[in-house]
This record gives sequence, structure tokens and C-alpha cells, in this order.
Amino acid sequence: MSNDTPLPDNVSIPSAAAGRVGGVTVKYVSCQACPLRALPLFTDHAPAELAVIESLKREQIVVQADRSIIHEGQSNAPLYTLLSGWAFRFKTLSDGRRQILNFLLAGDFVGVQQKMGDASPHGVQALSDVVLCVFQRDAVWELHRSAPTLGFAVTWLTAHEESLVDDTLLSVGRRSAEERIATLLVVLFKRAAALIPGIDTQQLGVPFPLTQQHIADGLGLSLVHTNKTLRKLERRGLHRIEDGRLHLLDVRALTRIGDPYGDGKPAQRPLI
Amino acid sequence: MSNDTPLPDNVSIPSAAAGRVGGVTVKYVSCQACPLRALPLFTDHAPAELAVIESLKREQIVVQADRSIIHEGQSNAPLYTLLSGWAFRFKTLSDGRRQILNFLLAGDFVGVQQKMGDASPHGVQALSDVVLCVFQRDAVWELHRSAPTLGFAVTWLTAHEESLVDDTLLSVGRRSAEERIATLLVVLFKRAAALIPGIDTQQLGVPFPLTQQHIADGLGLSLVHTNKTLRKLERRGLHRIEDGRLHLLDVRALTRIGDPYGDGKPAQRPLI
DNA sequence: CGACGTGTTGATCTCTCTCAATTAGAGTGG
DNA sequence: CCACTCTAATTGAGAGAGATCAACACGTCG
Repeated sequence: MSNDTPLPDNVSIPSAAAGRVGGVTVKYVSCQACPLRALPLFTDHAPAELAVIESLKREQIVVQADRSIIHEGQSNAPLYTLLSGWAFRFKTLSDGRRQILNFLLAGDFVGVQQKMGDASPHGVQALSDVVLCVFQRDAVWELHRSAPTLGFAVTWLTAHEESLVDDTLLSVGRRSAEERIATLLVVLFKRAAALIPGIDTQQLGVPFPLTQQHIADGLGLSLVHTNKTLRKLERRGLHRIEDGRLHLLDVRALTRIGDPYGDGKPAQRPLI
Repeated sequence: MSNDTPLPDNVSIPSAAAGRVGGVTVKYVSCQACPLRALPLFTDHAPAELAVIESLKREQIVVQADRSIIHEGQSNAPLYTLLSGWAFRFKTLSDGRRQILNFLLAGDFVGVQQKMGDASPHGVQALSDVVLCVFQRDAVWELHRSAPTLGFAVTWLTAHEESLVDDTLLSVGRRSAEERIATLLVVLFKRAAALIPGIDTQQLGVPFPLTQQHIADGLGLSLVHTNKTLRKLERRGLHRIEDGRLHLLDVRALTRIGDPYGDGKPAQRPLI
């Protein structure tokens, strides 16, 4: 499973440090040279701003697939940024029922929700091998203090992540199993595709390190029902998951299933 | 329904403006004199910071119960702060299915999620009569620019609101109807109680302007099943809803129903 | 080679939804 | 003051989407 998001060339795992909890330190990449900067998704920052970020960055670590990045209830967890790979945030009830809150892809923050000093209200786990940039714990505050533009960006990113959770809540609360799965596939496909501009997703699909259990936990479904619904969509020729890659064969149809009548626009209802 | 959160004394509705869309302008209250400042919930801000907030504040408006504050898809909605009353954020599917994302109480932001210029990804509606402070649209940015401490506070508040949605998602995805309702009652009770320090909630309960339809839409349940479950809990003597007020008669039991084995602590599972 | 993780499928079972009908209170108009 | 209407709450009955239980296939790995 850990080979669907190959580690970047600039990362090496020092075998001596292999046993370390929470990940392995890897070759440092300056924020200037950050591969994410090239993506259209990311706004370009002034050199001065990059310097601020750089000054707050401590190191880079690798966490292997399926290992924990932040434990539920952990206090004083550092602030991370996801440089490559997939992860997810989750919460569990005491009897083990788990809900995945959202999936994290390259560029996402890990751990902003946490008030420094507090216990993390959710866990974070790696889905594939993952490279994280580690920032000092008060980085969010320092960012605000020394670069308002970046502080604003953090606020906006946080708000944006919330709106992803909002979307999932809409799905889990009001969509049928088939609709939920169709929606999730489309959303994850688009997010993943945006990170690898230029490749022919039609032919190659996108990396997809989730197991069916992850899909189930992300959508509030049972594993069995997730499997059956997934197969149904697959047999209809809408998608294919193979070798850790997701291929969407009929995005239009999947989108329509996700929101039958509306093309993504909200309902036209009498405005009170 | 609109009498459960009586308007503060300092608010008057000019009858001349009664027809205005989106609310009625009311007597201005300076941020210095803001009644919310007295609450233990809110950290005290320096006079200089208050001045910044004050300078961004435009007016105050009243929106009546059940009226829309921000329409789904509305663009250029202003930034509000909820001064008193209850509201909720929601999303709807094109066929009308509605999911309430979270409930808003005094002190909450309304509309930070929205990137200025963009369409609002969710609607906001008043549950009771509501008083809102209206801020200029770029207030979030101005706050960051001129008062980093406040900018940081906004980030934190946004993150905090997300964690409320996280909690709901856990409920909707993984809890039974009974567990969901028990959890919601406890959470809303506590939030409401924190806003009226000193009163004997044991005797008086807290204001509770939700209809059963709101509870259903907030928990991903049908109206009928919500009613039946609510009655079941009520018959067991755990709570009472009467005259727009919620009384919790057995918080302990309700909490236990919400998370059977854990007292709010996350599960003790083998840490991978 | 056996243990394990993941995916698959069939057979029940049940929680929750949908449909229907009734009650109670608030507001309106004659 | 009394029909009439509307909304919110309630309750029963039947249907169904999705959960649970069980078994099996397949590939990887120590």
C-alpha cells in the first residue's frame, strides 16, 4: 500500500533513526524549493513571507502508511504541513466506532485546530507514506504576528477545511449510500488530480490509497454495505479502483448521482 | 417562537425600516459596552483592540425568527457577529433535503468561511429573533492587518467552529438516533447555559428555540423518528422541552447514552 | 505453509424512513 | 365569538436501506 505515493527523490530514510516514534527525519527542503509552490493551487508568496515560514520550520519527517501522526487526545502535538502523501483526521467512540472527518492531501495543515497546550480533539493517521514539514508549536501565532498576509491565509485555509467537513456532513446526514460514495469518489479524484497537473488522469487515474474500510469510516457506512455499493457502481462502468489508483470512467454520471437534480447549485426554493 | 430569546433592552425596531430585506437597523451598541464582554467565555481585549473592532463595525440589525440571514449561494454577504439569539448554518440538496451544519449562539461568527467575493457555500437562518453586529466585508483581513492578536483569535474561533462540526459528523456518522439526540441535548444545553451565568438552569432550563424538524435536520434523522426518540427519552425522565425551554433532568444519563463506555475520553485502543 | 489483511457475496435482521391520520395551539377573518 | 387555516407535535403501520453475521477468495509475508 505504501507504494502508491512514492516518496520524492529528495527524501531519504536514515536507517539509524528508523525506530523513532512519530516519524523519521529526512533531508531538509527549503520552503523556497518547495515542490508545492509550482502548483497552480498555491498562491505565490513574497520572498519575505517565505523567509518567515522558513524560520518557523524545524525539520521534515516521514511517517509510514497506517501509522499514527497525532494520537487522539495527544497534547502538545506539533504543527505539521503535509508535503506529500495522504492522511486523514478521525475521531473514535469509546467502543471503537470510528468516523473519518476528512482526508488530507499535500498542502494541507495538520493540527491547527489544536489550541496550544490542549489535547488534540481528533487523531491523524497516515494513509500512504507521508512527508511532513514540522513547525514549532507556536508557529500559527508567529505567522500572525510577523506576516499578517500569511496569518490571513491560515484563517482562510482553516475555514476552507471546515467547508470540506461541511460537505461531508451533508453527505452523511442526507445522502444515500450510493450518493455518498459517488460524491466522495468525485471529490477525492478532483483533489488528487489537482496535485499532479499535466498527467493524463483519463488513462492513469489518480493515486488512491484508501481501503474500503476508510471509505466506510469516512461516510458513516458499514464495510459490507460500502463494498456492495462500490461494486454496483463499478459494474455500471462508472469507476475502477485498481493497484491503488482510482479511475473515473464517467464523471458526469457520478456527479449526477451525487446531487440528482442540481448541477452543484443549491436548490431553488422560495426564499423566506 | 420568537419570545424565547427576548431582545435586549438596548434594541429597538424602528418601524419605518420594518420592510427592509435582511433585517432592521437597531440602536448602536459600542463594542466597549458589548454585553458579551462580561461573560467568562470571552477573553478580555485591550482598549486598542476594541477600538479596531469598533472601527470595523458598521451597524446592528435584527433578524426575526425563521428568516434568512445569508442565502445559500449568496455572494458578497457581509460578515456578522451574533450578539444575541440563535441561528444555524445549513446546506440543502437540490431536491430539498436539508442538513443543518451547526447551531450559532451569541458570540459566534457568521460568514467567515466565505472568501470575499465568493458565493456562500451554506445558508444561515435565524432560529429566534436575533441581533447581529454587521462588519465591513474585509473586516477579517483588516483585523489581521491591524491587530495580529485578534487575527489569531479569529483563526482560533474558526478552528473551534470546525471542531463543533467534527463532533456532529461523528454523531451523524456513527451514533444511533438515541445517542445522537442525547448528545445534542447535552451540548446545546451547556452552550446555552454558558451564556447566562448565574441563573438556576436546574429550575429554569435554558432557552431552546429549535423545533423537532431542526433537531432532525441537524442530526440526519427523519422528523418522525426524531419525535419518537425524543419522546422515549422524555418518558424515561431524562429531559423536558416546554415553552421553548430545555430542561435536562439527568445530565449524567444523557451523557452516558452519548458515549456509552467513555466519559468523554477517547477510546483506549492499541496505538499503532 | 499458516496467519493476516482486504475484498466479495449471500442471508438475515433491525433501525430508521415513509405514509397516514390525529391532536393541540396560535393566528385570521367574518 | 366561532369557523378556518397553519404549524408543530404525536402515534401507528408497513416498507426498506443498510447493519450484522458468516463464509470464502486471494495475495503478502514471516
